[in-house]
Amino acid sequence: MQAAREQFFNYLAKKKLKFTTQRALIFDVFWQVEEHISPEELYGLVKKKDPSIGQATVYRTLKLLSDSKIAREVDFGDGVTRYEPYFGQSHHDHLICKECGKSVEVVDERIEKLQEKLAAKHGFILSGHSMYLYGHCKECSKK
Amino acid sequence: MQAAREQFFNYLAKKKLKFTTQRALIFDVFWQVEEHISPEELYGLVKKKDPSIGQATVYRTLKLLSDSKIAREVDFGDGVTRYEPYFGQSHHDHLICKECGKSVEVVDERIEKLQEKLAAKHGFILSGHSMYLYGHCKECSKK
DNA sequence: TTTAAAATGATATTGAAAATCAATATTCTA
DNA sequence: TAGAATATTGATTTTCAATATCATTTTAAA
Ligand SMILES: [Mn+2]
Ligand SMILES: [Mn+2]
Ligand SMILES: [Zn+2]
Ligand SMILES: [Zn+2]
Repeated sequence: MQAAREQFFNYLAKKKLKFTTQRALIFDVFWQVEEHISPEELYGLVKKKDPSIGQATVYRTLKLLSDSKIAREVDFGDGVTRYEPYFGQSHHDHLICKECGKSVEVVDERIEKLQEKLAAKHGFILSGHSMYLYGHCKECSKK
Repeated sequence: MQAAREQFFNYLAKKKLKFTTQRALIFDVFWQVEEHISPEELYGLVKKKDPSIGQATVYRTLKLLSDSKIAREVDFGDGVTRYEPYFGQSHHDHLICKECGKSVEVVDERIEKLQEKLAAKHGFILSGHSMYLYGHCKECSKK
């Protein structure tokens, strides 16, 4: 079994939750997707493989994938929560074009370090952060 | 007239929008508030001064305050958009305790600079960013 | 197998935010 | 300052993502 699928399986076992055929299917479809996907979009894809699957199950499973660090929630500020593969990925933030919506994954270790220091300066222990950089991409700037 | 109120007034004039008594009242109440406030919370405060005011007007006016750079939207990730005074304030980001909900306003010029550089490296012209640092505050860490 | 616990899908519900619309208020023009 | 043109209002409905409910089914461990 692939490592990510196994981690999901183990997570469920540890929490005494069940590895159902629905969860397996949703995992598989999610894991093949490249972009950042919304629950509704994933539901659309999953339904093609099994029309009997319920929308609520997709929402519920995405939460589980998130809890088990297989997926990560991202919020591009358009009112829809999206999910992206997280397992095996290194941490990254997002650079988003406000005009065409394109997103680029970025990371700067110096920023990450400074965030830790900044939090420590205020007596906080950092557990995570969200950072979104908004602007205009090269193509959209030309126009 | 105070500078912020004047800027709001001028913004409306420039856009050929009207400076109504409702907008004036909502501005005044908002401007006295210290914390980050949600539309519903502000609606509660405004209604005390004028019970006839409509909820939709509060939502609409907050958007205008945001457009005119009097207010800024903040999203602490709890499903409610909040607003904070922006006019006359220097830019800052937020450090949020996941346990007690306390938020601290922070800024690090080195991070801001690095964000610009990071965007430029990918051909983007940065127009803004949102950064939220999540963790545990000193008090909550003790427990 | 049996059995207790968890999961499912259909459906209803929630809550924030936006849209609608007839009535009203504001601003501009003359 | 009257009146026309336009924007705004509050009540209400609508939207939409996300969650809750619940009777039925499935799962995993004994
Ligand atoms: Mn990503
Ligand atoms: Mn703030
Ligand atoms: Zn673009
Ligand atoms: Zn705290």
